[in-house]
Amino acid sequence: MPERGRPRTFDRTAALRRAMELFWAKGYEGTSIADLTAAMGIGSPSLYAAFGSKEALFLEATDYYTGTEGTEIWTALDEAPTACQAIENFLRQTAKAYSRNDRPQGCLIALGALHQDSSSGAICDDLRRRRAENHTLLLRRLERGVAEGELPAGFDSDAAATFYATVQHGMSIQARDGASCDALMATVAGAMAAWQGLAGTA
Amino acid sequence: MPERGRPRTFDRTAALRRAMELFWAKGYEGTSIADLTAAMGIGSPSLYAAFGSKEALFLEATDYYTGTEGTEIWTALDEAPTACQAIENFLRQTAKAYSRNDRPQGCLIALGALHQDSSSGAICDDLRRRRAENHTLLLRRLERGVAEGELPAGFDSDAAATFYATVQHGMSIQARDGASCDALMATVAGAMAAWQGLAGTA
DNA sequence: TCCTTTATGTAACGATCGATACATAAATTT
DNA sequence: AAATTTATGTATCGATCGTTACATAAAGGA
Repeated sequence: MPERGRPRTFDRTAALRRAMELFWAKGYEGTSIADLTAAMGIGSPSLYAAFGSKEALFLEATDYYTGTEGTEIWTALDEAPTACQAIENFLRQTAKAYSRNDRPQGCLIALGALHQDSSSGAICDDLRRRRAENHTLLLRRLERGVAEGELPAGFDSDAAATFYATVQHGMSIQARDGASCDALMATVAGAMAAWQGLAGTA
Repeated sequence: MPERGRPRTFDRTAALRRAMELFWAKGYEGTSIADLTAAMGIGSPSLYAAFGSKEALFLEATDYYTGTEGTEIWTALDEAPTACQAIENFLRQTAKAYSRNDRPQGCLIALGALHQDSSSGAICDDLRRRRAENHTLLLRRLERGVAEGELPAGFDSDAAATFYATVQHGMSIQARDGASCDALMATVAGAMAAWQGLAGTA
């Protein structure tokens, strides 16, 4: 049974991608409905009929971001044979993705809505939850390194995951300041220089 | 010759401090004139007479921030006897300052206006310039370490300064996510674990 | 005392904010 | 063909945005 009623005249996914790019570049509160409708090529009633509200559109856009832009960064975590290589690949992919100049620099999850009081609370909480999930992914990979004997038993996986997640967050701001991929790689090198010390094998 | 005309009935510096706290908590675009006048306890004409515009008020507020909240973080750089201790004290002071719960978490310079397209361009450029100045302070201290023989001649001071500045930026986001001082100290420990590797003395 | 100067309080400016009412268009169902 | 359902375009809603006109108040200078 196909859809009833008049079919929509625009590509919903393409419009969502445009919305994602706008939120990514300008943040949640910096993006207006007028900005969105102009970029998506639709009228505001179509936007509200298809996505519900600005808040719902943002949440769906971050989901789309996670499923498209975010994948290449995080798949490296599970594929690399060692935790050390996993973290390094993770940071290198981050450097490459954050510095691409055919799309906004930095990360939508990190930069989209940082001010709880002014942005919608639900938006801010959702991004916070996603950042916490990313921390958990790093933590799981490090714990796997401990379980496999790569890292010593006393290794503080939580502290290390926090450290590397924080470095990645900082890279978003660095990228927003115009840092090249090479400049971001300098930060990656610094972060990986910490590995020996953290692993306690020096 | 004292001031001519009717004297103002509010403390200009106290009002500026209130404005700084608001911008710090909510960001530039998230803070409205109505928010400001309510917190500063004055009417909008008084605000404009005393500070010129929202943009000028923000610039003055960031200056005030740099001269008050920022000092304790950066004075550690020149006072510590070694570059290594200077960086560590710098990060420890950052951890303590960013996690205080009697004021907004994180750094106004890092979080105040990250979206060039939506925020006023001048605001964004000013914060970027201040972040670049901070990078320069780190760079100078590291170069001093090279000049004094603490660090090897081939030490890449610029890359290391970028790394530590990036870590500090990440700590702003981490602090905004509610990280305690101890949690931030875990990041500091990670960043300092990189020192041996960066200095090439391992 | 009058004049000039600066600050305050009220009230409102045009522009934009997110969101929607309404009539019309285009599809399926009966 | 008539009825139902969904989407689009126009036009606009009340609220808020940053900013300012205007009249009044409070100070020093003449």
